[in-house]
Amino acid sequence: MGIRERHDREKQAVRDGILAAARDLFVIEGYAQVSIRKIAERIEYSPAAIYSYFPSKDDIFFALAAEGFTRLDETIQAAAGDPDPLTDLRNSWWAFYQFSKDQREFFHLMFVDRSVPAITAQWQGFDLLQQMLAHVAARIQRAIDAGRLPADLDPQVALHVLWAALTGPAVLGCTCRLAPGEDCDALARDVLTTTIAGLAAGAALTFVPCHPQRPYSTFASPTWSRVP
Amino acid sequence: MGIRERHDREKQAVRDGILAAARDLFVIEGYAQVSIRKIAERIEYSPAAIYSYFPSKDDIFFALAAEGFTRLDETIQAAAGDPDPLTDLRNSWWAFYQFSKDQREFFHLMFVDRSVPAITAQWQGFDLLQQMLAHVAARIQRAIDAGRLPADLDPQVALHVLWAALTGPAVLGCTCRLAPGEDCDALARDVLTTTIAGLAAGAALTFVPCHPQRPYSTFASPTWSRVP
DNA sequence: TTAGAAGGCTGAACACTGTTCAGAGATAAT
DNA sequence: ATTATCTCTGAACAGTGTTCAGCCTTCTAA
Repeated sequence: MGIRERHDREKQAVRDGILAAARDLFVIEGYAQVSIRKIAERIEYSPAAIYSYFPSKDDIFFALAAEGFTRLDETIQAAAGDPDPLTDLRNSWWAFYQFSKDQREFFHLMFVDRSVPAITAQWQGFDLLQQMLAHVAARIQRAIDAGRLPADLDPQVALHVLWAALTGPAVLGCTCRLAPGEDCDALARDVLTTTIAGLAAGAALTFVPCHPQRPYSTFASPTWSRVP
Repeated sequence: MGIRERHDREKQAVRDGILAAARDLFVIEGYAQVSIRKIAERIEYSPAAIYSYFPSKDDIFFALAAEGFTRLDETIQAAAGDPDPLTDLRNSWWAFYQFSKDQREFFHLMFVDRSVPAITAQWQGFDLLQQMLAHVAARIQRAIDAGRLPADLDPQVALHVLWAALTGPAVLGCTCRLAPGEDCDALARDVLTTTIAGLAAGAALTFVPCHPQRPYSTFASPTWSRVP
């Protein structure tokens, strides 16, 4: 009868407990402060017990990263929806930046950290990431269709440019690379403004993203030193 | 007699040896692979000996970060000099991005890493960083004077926007957040193109940088959700 | 009801990490 | 020759991630 089910439920509960403990330490004290022994102490198990739930410490962080994408998706979903396509775009990316502030450790783990090999290795495999990117690409397409962005702008290219550009101030903020008084929000806002204005200006772009469907290819070497 | 001098020289040589060993491990195997014991083994000293040259491991990385700024400065100096002010600007920031590729570990330590508190704490204190920023600001001013960028553009604001925007693709590249085939160079190029085009378009910017001389202040809350 | 199988959990250990400190050994000054 | 100075070492401490033999509870089968 339901014995197996109860067992599974109990196992799942312990597993969730491990993740919850890790998340608490992680969010409050930061990545570096999360240790197997501290997690074990919180859930009142021995350190070794954790290894029958996760193959390694990295896998715990991998699970947290996956959760991070859910959180980011919710944040962006909540911010999106403005009828004006460009405002909608701004709000979406502003939400992305806000996420880097409000969920600094998650952001760092998802977009910056190099110390969890599995995350970088399987990064493209996070379903929610791909979904989010697809959603934003669709929003960009809407802005193009509405004539607010150039007709010859590839949504995937614009997506990557916006993503990369906004990642900059987010990283500078969460790694404390601005002067004490400098307003990171204002900087992020200006980067967003400038990038959208630049995209609207319609400069020739050379990036060729990996579309899910069509294979990858690059253009020839650039001639970027000649300024338009 | 030069005994004291010889001693000082010998001490300096060992100190340099420590830095050299650390740099080798650091550049080749990455930050995470640098340990006091590995450094000690390379210089054929006991691990404890290192602590009479550097107060802690962090201070070794701090010294390496300072060296990184020298390297970056040389890289940018070598790239700068084009008579056309905008091309000069492009070349400078392209060199910044190239540095993030060619000296990945240095770039990461200088602009991304959070695990060396001293670096983030005293980051603004790196003289070469401030010099470099001042140089680039001067180049931006030249572009403004030449009428290639809006007259009402604050060079310090443009500087920060360019810096932040370019940091994005650099980070995505050096933390492996692009799809395997995607061309990070092309993305960085596009971000650079888009940002300069955006600055040239003359959108209103709100960032107020910490000028070395005048005190810091911020503007009131933004109204960025209204798109220009 | 009892013997056996299965699984979860622990304690101890291993190999690492940064760091400290008493003391050995060499060198320099008196 | 003796003392003082200084550098360097070996050993240790407290921490890390991880592994494994074995215990102990729980469930299954006879």
